[in-house]
Amino acid sequence: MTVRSVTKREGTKPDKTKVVPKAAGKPARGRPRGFDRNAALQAAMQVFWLRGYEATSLSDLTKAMGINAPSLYAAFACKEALFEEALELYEAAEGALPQRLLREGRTAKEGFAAMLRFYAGYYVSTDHPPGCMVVLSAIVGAPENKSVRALMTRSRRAAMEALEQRIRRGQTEGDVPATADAAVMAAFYTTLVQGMSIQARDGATKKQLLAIVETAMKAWDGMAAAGKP
Amino acid sequence: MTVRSVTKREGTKPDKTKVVPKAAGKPARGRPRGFDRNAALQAAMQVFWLRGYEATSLSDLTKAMGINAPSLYAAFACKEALFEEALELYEAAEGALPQRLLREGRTAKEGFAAMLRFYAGYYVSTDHPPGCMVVLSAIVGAPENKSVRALMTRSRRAAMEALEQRIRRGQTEGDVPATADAAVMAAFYTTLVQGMSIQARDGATKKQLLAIVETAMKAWDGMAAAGKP
DNA sequence: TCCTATTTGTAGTGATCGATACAGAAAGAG
DNA sequence: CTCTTTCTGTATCGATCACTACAAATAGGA
Repeated sequence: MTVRSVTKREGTKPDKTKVVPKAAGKPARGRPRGFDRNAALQAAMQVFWLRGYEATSLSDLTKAMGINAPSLYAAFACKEALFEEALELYEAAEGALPQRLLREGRTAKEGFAAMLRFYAGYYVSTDHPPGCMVVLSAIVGAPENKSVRALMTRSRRAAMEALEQRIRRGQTEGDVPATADAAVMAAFYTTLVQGMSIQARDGATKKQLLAIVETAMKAWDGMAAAGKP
Repeated sequence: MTVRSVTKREGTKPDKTKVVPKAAGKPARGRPRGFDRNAALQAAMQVFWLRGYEATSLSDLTKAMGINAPSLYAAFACKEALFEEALELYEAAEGALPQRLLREGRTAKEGFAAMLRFYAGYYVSTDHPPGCMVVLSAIVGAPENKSVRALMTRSRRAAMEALEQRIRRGQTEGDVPATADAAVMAAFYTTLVQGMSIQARDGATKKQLLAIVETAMKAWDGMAAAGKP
């Protein structure tokens, strides 16, 4: 029984939540795939980044990826699973550098400054859509896509958690006062960075974003010294 | 010639960009409207606020407004014009109090603090969707709705401009140093407030948002003293 | 009363949505 | 070679999209 009486748009998704990863060594069995899966995923990521999840249609995706719908579904299961993979690619590829800057700063403060200054340029770069995909591509939307928004919320929370951990590291290493409230500091800078994505979409320049960043960094010492309530 | 060969979804909008406002005194000519236009607009605003422009369908709207599609089109011309009116209602109704707090603060700093503290509670209030409609409801989307996003960008820019003007007023009134960079300060607090809408959607509490606000306000004096480059 | 003007609910319009059925093509396994 | 497996393009699927044609309903003006 494969009858589907429910609607397609609000109903159950295809039962494959993820496509089986290829065992890279073996050349597989049937007809080989006629396109580069990674390149197609990269193209999909760019479209999702630019338009957001819901406003990106399957025909937008197939056009950008250079394939037809059946190939997309064979390789990525469904639109939501494709978005999920695109998000993972984004985090791995686009998140690597800012994460490294944060980690490798001599102090927590220097790590934050380097990361924030990077974002100021990165968010307005013309090499890709403005702002951060994680912040912009699924903030609001239809109830049936709640799971996609929850995915993004989790990603944003993880990013904030990473900031908090960097501050805590600074506390153990002695460059941040032990009395500083790491959670509040992380929330403050996270909120600012997320706002910078909106600013980037509104046409802010690198110079303007940098001025915001420098302003926020000037608040560091006072914040760090303030301590918990 | 009224032929429409182009598609409906990407093509020309109905030619009425705005519906003629009723002369309130005269009881009009034909059959009277059977619903409260203001109440319907209020309901539409809530749905747009919650889901965003594109993810809100006409059937979502008619259901929330308690009317049928032809009544909606007779009263509001089209989806985009309805959104435009909903935005105006939002700015007038929801923006009045924070604007007043900003304006009536004894100093610019006090005005900012009162406004930001208000937002901390307002953005997580359960009386309405979390966060700010202007920030959230049309950030990304399809190319054919570019004009809607431009509308929101204009509104956000106007809000930032209002912050900048309040700082300049503080400079003329003497409570903000003349050397302070009003544009950068306005951009900084605007960016933070916009980020707070994301935080509110991610489930932040009033307490957490307040901590972010107090952190940002602690940076005021240093910022105001810093001056332009 | 009849005419005109406007709103109402019903029932659609063509287009696009996400997702698939199907048959032919292209590979390895036997 | 044949059999099996997988991918390919074509051509859809039913549902929903924003929007509207149409006639009944309801008001004022004559």
